[in-house]
Amino acid sequence: MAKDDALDVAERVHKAAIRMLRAARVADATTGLSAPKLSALSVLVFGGAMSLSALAKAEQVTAPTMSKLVGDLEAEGLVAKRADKADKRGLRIEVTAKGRALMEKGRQARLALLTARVAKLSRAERAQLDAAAALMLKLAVAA
Amino acid sequence: MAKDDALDVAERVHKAAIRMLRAARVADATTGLSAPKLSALSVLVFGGAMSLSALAKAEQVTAPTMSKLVGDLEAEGLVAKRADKADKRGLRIEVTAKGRALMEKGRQARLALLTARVAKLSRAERAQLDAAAALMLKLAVAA
DNA sequence: CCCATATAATTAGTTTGACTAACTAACTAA
DNA sequence: TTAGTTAGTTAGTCAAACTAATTATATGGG
Repeated sequence: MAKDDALDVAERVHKAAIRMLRAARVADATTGLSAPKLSALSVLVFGGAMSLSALAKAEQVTAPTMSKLVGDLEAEGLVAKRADKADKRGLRIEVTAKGRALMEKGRQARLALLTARVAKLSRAERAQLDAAAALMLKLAVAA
Repeated sequence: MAKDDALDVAERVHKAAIRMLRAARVADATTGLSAPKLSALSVLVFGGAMSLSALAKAEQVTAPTMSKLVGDLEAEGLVAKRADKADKRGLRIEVTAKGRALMEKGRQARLALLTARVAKLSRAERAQLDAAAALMLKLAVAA
């Protein structure tokens, strides 16, 4: 068993997460949507309607990039823009039913791939993974 | 505690890994390199010298895309192309010392961010994360 | 009150990274 | 030897990232 100090654990978790997600990514093709569009939709589905700037920040891109991306998604009928009642400069970007369904389809494809592999693990291993998921969520949040 | 069947575990691990890596990604800016370039360098550092087609496959892009990317990296002095002795059509793409150093710098920045957070966990939690890392690597490989 | 400054989103223009199609060179096997 | 395959590059296009600048609205201090 390798060392268990913070740096070593960080390294191994980092690498393993990258590899796992890279493997899962191949399923995204089933939606016909690009990765940035799929990711933005996902943020909207799980985070709820939000302003353009909030969405841009969540996706770590600039406002103009997100403005264009949201414009494209709107043209495809996957999101809708609503005026912010409290601030006339602002928008509320929300997912449409169609957008939600498409995002869900991609998500299912990814998860089907992972689930098939998780299913081959023992019950104890699944519990271990599950516990680690909660820890990774903690790592995702700044102290 | 939530259910522990394969689908639920896959969902939670999937989401947690995405969140964690997204948080770590902000450190990449320290290198001045784009994400695709950094990722390709990383593959070369850890996987060793390889052909263009092997690198393209590892990065899930087409050969022309990788050809251009490697050309740019070469122009920046981060990788070197060597002729494959056994097959005159082929290349061996290897990282230069400069490329290795730059990639290592970005990696350190990411890991410093994660390590600081991992260090706040208990010894038992770190062990749990570490065990899960091994499992995630297994999930990354097709059955 | 109103002006200065800040914030939300967009537009314009550029660069990077993705693709397909088409090409050359070299290897392989009938 | 020649037909087919594989490795890599070139050309051309499109999507997605950036910065700079614009418009509209908010907001705080004199």
